Amino acid sequence: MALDKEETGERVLAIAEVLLNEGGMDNLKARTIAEQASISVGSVYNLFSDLDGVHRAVNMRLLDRLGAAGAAAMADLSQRGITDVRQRLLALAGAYVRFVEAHPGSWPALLAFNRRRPTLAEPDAYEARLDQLFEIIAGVLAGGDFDLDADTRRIAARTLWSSVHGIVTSGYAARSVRRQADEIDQQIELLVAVFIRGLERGGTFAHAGTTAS
Amino acid sequence: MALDKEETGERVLAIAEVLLNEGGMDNLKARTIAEQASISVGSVYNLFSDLDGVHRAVNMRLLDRLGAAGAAAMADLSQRGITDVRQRLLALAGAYVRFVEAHPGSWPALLAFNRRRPTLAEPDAYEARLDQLFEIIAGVLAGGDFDLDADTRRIAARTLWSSVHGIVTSGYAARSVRRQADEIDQQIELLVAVFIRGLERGGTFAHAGTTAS
DNA sequence: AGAGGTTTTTGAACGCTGTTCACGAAACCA
DNA sequence: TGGTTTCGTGAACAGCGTTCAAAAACCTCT
Repeated sequence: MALDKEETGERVLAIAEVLLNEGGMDNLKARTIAEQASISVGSVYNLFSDLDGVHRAVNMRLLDRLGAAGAAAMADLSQRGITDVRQRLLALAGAYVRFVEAHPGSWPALLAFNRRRPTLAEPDAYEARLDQLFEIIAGVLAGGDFDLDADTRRIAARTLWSSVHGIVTSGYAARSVRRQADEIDQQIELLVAVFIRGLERGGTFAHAGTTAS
Repeated sequence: MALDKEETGERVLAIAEVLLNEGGMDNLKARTIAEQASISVGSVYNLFSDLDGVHRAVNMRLLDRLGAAGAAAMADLSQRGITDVRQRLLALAGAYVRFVEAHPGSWPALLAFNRRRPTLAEPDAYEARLDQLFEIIAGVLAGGDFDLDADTRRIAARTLWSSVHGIVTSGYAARSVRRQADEIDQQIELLVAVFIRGLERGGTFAHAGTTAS
C-alpha cells in the first residue's frame, strides 16, 4: 500500500508539523502520527530514526520557509525600488514577526527543541540556514552608508537578528495578544531607529571592554 | 520522619533545581526526586500539585536570584561611584551572562517551560519579577541625559532587555563554547554602544510605521 | 494508658509514552 | 517458480506522571 517511500515521508512530516503547531512538542506522538498517516508505529521508525529525527526534519523545513520569507520580502522591496535601510530592516523584522505568528506552535517547538541537552549532533545544518539569514541582513547594512568593515558588519547583522528574535520571543511569553503586538512593533521600531542612528554616527566599536565588575 | 512540611518542600526544590540544571526538563522525574529526598512519590504530589508545580517553584527562585544579581551589580557600581550609563548597562548585561552561565541547565529549562502550551495559568508572578528587572534598566536610562519621556524609556528598557536576552540565548545555541563567549561579548558591546549613541541623538521615535509590505 | 478520630505517608496500580524486534507478507531477481 | 531480500507490522518492554485505598503516624479527650 506504500505509494513511495519518500512521498510517505513527506506526508509524515506534514502531519508532524500540524501536530507540533497545534499542541507543541508534547503533541508529537508516534502513535498519533502512525494513525493519521495510516501506517504502523514501526513504519515511522523505519522512515526516521527517532521522533527527534522527525522533529529535526520539520525544523529544517521551517528554517527553509523562514529564509524564503526573508528573501521574498527583500525581493518585493527591490521590485518596488525601495532601497532605504530602515524600511528594509523593518520589512525583514516584519517578515519574522509574521512568520512566528503563522507558526504559533511549531516555531516555539523548534526553539524548545534546540534547548535540549545534547546539541552535539549536527547544528551545522541549522547554522547554515541561519547564516543565510545573517547574510541577507548584512547585505542590507552594506547598502547603507555606514562604512563598516566586513567584520563589524557581520557582528552587527547577528546582533540585529538576535535582538529582533529576543523581542519577538520574550514578547510572546507575556499577557494578552493584541496588547503585545503593539508592544512588539514599538520595540522593533525603536530598535531599528536606534540602531541606524547609532551606526550612522560611525566611530570605532571597541571590542575590549570592562564588561562587568 | 518528616522534619517540617515547608523544610521538606525546600529540600525537594533544591533537588529539583540540581536535576534540571544537570539534565534539562527531561531530567525532572518524580521518582528521582522522591528517591533523592528520601520520601515517596506520593509525598511529592502532597507537597506540589504537579511536576509542573515543582518546576514553576524552581523557576520563581531562579527569577528572584536573577533580580538579586542585577540589583547587586548596580549596588556594586554605586558603591564605587560609577554612574556612567554605558558601564552600568554593560554591567547589567554581564550579570545576565554570568547568571546564564551559572545555570546552564535550569535557565534553559525555564525558557522551555514558558513555551509550553497553556500560558493561561499565572504569568503574573513571572511578569512581576521581570518588571523588577525592567525598572532597574529604566532607572539606568533615566540616569543618562537622553531626555526620554517615561513611556519611551519604559519601551527602551524592555527593548534592551529583550535584545540582550536574544543575544545570549541564540548565542548559546551555536557552536563551541569559548568561540561564542567572545561573540556574545562583542554583540552586547555593539548593542549597548549603538543604543546609547542612537538615544543620544534624541529626536522622536515614531510609533506609526510602514512595518512591512 | 487507651480508644477514637484526623492527618499524612506510602507504594502498588493505571494509562500513556517512545522504542524494539521477531515474524510474516510482499517484492524482487534469476 | 523457488529463493532471497526487503519492508511493514503490532505485540511487548521499560519508563513515565499521576492516583488513591490502605497503612502509619499523630493528636485529643476521657
